[in-house]
Amino acid sequence: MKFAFLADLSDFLQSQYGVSVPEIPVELCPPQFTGDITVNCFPLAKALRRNPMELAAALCTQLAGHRDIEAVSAVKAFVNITLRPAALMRDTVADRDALLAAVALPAVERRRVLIEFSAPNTNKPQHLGHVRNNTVGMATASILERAGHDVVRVNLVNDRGIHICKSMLAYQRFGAGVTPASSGKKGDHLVGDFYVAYDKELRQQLAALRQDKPALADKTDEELFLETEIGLAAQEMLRAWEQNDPAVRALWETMNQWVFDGFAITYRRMGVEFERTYLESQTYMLGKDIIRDGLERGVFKKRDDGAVIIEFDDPSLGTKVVLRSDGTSVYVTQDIGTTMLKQNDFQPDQQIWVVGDEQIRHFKVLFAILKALGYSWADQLTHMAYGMVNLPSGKMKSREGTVVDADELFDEMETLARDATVEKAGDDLPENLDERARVISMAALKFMLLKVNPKTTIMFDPQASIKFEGDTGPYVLYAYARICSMLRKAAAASDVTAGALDWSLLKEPAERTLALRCALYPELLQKAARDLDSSALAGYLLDLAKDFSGFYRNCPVLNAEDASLRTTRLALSETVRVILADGLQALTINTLESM
RNA sequence: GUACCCGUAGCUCAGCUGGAUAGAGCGACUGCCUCCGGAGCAGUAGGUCGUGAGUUCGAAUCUCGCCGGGUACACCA
Repeated sequence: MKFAFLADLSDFLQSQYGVSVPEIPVELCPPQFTGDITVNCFPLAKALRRNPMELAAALCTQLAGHRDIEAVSAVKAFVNITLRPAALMRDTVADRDALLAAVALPAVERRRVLIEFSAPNTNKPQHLGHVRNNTVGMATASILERAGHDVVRVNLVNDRGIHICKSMLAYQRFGAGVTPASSGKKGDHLVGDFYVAYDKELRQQLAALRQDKPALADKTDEELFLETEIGLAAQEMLRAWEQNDPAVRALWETMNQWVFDGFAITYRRMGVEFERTYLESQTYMLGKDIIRDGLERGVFKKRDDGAVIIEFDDPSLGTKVVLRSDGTSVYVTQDIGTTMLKQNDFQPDQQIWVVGDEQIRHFKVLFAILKALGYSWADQLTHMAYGMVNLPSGKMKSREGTVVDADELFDEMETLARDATVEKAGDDLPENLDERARVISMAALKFMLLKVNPKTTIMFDPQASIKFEGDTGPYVLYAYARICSMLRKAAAASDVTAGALDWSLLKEPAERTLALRCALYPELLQKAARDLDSSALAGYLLDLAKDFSGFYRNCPVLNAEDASLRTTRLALSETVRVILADGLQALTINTLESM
């Protein structure tokens, strides 16, 4: 927040103590104290090497006569300031365009950021975990964009490998030629069914195997995989795929397309879009040449068994194989290759991966390798690690059928939102009922996921989480819709003469709080962008909506006692509306003018 | 075994570059629609911030130990 009196205060400190403090930080004054804003003198005193209490007293005396200040008091080391109404409003909300313009970072701080997220597999539909990834990825990208960065959204689809072959094999055996069209099933769900069918068959074969050969009974499923007929068949199919077997490739193309068609629908419902979608089938062979080059330069070394390795100085990273003894790639080799590819395609200043926190170590290793290879951009690589989504019953496990399917979840929430809308609407149902249900349900779901810190493990209780009251997306949407309703009525009431805008009329505590909250928006959005933390923005929007509700309750707008007050309160409301819209958009949440 | 993350109200979570009497929402209990939209507002009850030390004028916040929960430590992806 930039208040005019702060410049004078800064001059005072300069002349009095000979120390320049370019930015004096101010905070909102806690409600239990009298004042609008507070200067905390503890950090200030440390910088000036003064006694905090004495400094507070000195500032208090200095500010007492300031033209913008109505009252000032020092409590311990805190200077609580009550501003004159006109000054408070002038420095916060009076210039709406300036306030919104302050959201974007200065040009020198803007960067090109490439963000990769979603990364689904083409063997099953997306579940709640993907929904969190997609939501966090989109919101982070959008927040960065709002802060002025040039953002590139990228997806890397895992469309090859043994798990893909499993659903293909099951389809060959049990599919009987079914298609999404013939079954009326969404393509990704249809393919997912065959992945489940494969697993079921594998389990039966594993059980039979253990029965027949008691000597193998103690071995793990993984160890016995190639002992089963269907395990061997899947491996054989992967080999055929790698050798470009026409029949296998054709089936792969067909089934992948079904999945992509299904994903497109899921993504559209969520508003997820990418500038570029990379396919692992086209990138998995990348990275080897970089390893060879690094080997020649001595970054890597060849072990006795022929594997290429890197030995880190950092003992916690130890040694990592980057090329197998048979010369084939490992996971990190591919990631080295795709990182280079993205770097070459877009020349970003920073790359961000939105990937689950169980891969923290993998990315630590990846970044350390790229740094060892000497790339200048290697220390601008960021793993945005987010936590898992657990259910009250425990972890989501696809095998045990405890996953929350994305599409089903959207449907369920949409139904609940429609029911709630119908219930509140009473007799006259809105024409755009479906759209309202879509927007409200998606707002509820996204907001729930975005309001908690991305790195924490979420407990998702389907019963409790699908609420539209309290600290929720719909609560924020409701505040927005109320403002729209007021503005509509104001515009329609042509017989009411518009009063002159006069900010000095806004003296109520609720008005002051609301204006101050609005003024915090730019620094909050920038903080969310800097920390890659959507929850800071979500929390702010809730606070703003709450402050608006308090204002709405205490301060009549359309029914204000005079025309000037009405006009000015409407202007304040409009500012709140614009910030809510801006912030929700930064979270990729749509708004409704009525709900 | 080693490393990282987490432990705050009955539940779900904020607060964490140290700063005033630790905050929301849900749930429970009270009030508030002849007045701009009750998906709302106002209020009550509920916490020795896992635990024990340390650093400090000051610790939920920083450091260390311990307890409890999670994750990762492949020539799997």
